[in-house]
Amino acid sequence: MSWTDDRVETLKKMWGEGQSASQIAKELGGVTRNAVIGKVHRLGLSNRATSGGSAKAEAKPKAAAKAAPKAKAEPKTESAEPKTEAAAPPRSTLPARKQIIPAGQPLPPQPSANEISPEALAKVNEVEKKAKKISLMELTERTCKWPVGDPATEKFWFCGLPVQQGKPYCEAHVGVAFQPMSARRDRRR
DNA sequence: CCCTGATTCGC
DNA sequence: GCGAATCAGG
Repeated sequence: MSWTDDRVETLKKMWGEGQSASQIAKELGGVTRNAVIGKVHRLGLSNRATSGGSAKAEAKPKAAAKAAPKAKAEPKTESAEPKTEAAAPPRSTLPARKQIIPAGQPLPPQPSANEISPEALAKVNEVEKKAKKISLMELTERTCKWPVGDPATEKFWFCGLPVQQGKPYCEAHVGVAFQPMSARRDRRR
């Protein structure tokens, strides 16, 4: 893949929007985030809204001089994002009697938990199929802490999929936990 | 461990 | 110019 004018445009646009290099790379396809970052620098675009991960304008006096003699290739297998449409409201209800989620992360005031976008629910439903189904003890900072099932039962587990960085849940569950302000249409009451 | 961008340097 | 390897940090 080469940096066609078109691709560069997308790059500029996304970078400007604060998208991460990896996201941009994924979008463009055929390139790694390193490629994106490298291009960004060459283009002169550099710092921007330092969002998300990090941004160090720090100058590293010492860094390399070891251009790897390793002939290691990265199998960048492009994976499309399957948009699965399913429907079946999962009842991941956590009894109020006990607080099981180890709160280590901010649990924002969950709005109306009753009005969740069908899409989000569908996504969750889908995700729960491939969930790791881990136990409480297996929870780590990087595992989705979304509870599934009844804690009083043995059919209870935590999603366990990789969390969305900075969030307590995986992407799908973040979707239902943190409803976008935009999706809050009232349901006529 | 996941992620982020920054830098170097062989190609 | 390109980008993998590597670094540095959250």
